[in-house]
Amino acid sequence: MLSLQLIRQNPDLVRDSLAKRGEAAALDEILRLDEDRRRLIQEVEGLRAKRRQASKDIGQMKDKPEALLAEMRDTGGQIKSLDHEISRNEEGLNDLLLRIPNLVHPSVPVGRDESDNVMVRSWGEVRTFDFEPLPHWDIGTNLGIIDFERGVKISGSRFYVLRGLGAKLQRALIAFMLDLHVSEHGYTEVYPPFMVKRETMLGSGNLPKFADNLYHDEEDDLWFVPTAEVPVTNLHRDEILEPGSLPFYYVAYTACFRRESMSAGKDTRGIKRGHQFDKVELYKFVEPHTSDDELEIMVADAESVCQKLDLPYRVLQLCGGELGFNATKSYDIEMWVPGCAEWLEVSSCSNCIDFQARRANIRYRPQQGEKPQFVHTLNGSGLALPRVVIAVLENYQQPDGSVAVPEVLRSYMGTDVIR
RNA sequence: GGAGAGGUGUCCGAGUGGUCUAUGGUGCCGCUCUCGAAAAGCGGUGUUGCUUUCGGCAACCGUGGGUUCGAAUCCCACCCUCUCCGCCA
Repeated sequence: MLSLQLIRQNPDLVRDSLAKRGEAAALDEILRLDEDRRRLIQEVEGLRAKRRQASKDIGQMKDKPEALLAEMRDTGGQIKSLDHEISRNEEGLNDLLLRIPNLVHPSVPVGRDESDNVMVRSWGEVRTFDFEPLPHWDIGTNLGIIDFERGVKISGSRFYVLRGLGAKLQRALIAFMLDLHVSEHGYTEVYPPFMVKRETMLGSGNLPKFADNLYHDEEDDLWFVPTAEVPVTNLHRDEILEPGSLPFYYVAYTACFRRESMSAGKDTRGIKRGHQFDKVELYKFVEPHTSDDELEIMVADAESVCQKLDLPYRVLQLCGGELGFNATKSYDIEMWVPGCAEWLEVSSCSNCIDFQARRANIRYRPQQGEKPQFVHTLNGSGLALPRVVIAVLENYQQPDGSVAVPEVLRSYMGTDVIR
């Protein structure tokens, strides 16, 4: 959420920023509602002050004059109707505010789609094979470690079953990534709920705008998380963090659930895009002046997973048109997958500045006795499964159809080859 | 799911219709005393909105309604926590 004060004081800055995303928002409507709101508040507060004084006086009197009581009855009615008007106004205002995306960071390249993203760097050599590398669906089916048909039988399209060393490979990757981020990068592991309340989805920015991508339990109004970013953002919702306590680094494994209704018909083959997938997520709560640097460090933390697995990748900076709703600036990490012959997104790291903090009311006190300020939040995949499973299978495949296990996973897998 | 108890500021805890402008303690900050510290004493110490004469005004006692001239206090609904019972991994 953007600061209403910022919109009021500098609407052109907000308009320009929205233009960089190719979006328009109802700024004029917001400004009008804000003006009405402030007028109504002044009016009702004047009446309240009057009533307060009168009530105090009445309390002292022996004989309560009926005329005064009647007048105050009337004032009470006015207050009530103004209160209703104000809450209607604020509801409308809030709803508009909650649908405006974050400001765009000045360093973000101009552009409309993925062709305008900018490659920042790349790492590792793209592997060459003296045989035709297979896509992961063939490798997985041949080895009996991915079962598409039974996934569909159980749950429908875009579901699959991992089996044997396939299931174990995914589990090994999760354990490896969690251990790496905890022991080498200073993150604290958390295991959050996978189903959350409506307010939690509002705080992280997924509601109200993106309801159509979420699974929802009607009976208890619980929502399935599309990413660990959702519960982890809300760890510190409505808190004022003590001076000196920031930064907080969290790493969380969760399953993620997405309808993917926007991508119908896209990536239907294989396990690249399912309705349920696993992810290890990095998340930071930091002081505002550090968030630019913290983003670079987070990307490096995610990259180190790729490096330790010895999987070639490239880092892209997203252009304005590709930025997510919450993000002011984002980097994507893409791994080369030779079977599918494409760059596959395995991570997206974003600085959300105070956008989520304002929605979720997460503040910190810079110094003892100072006013609380909104923190900055950052999130990034570290990394997303099963896409890393795809990358391992396709990059480590061998001519006989087996798959070598990357060095760092061998102790987790208890084997050096999947056959 | 059933029964009971409870939710007040950093924390503990008082307050059952009107000087509540929320008692008291604790923590924290400052000052006095001291070579310094402790102790003691004194003063200060929440969040938000509106206004900007910088001084005010208003809201906030789990949440939302209601009653009343006036609600932390009375009424209704809901949420959460604790204890016991039932069920269960």
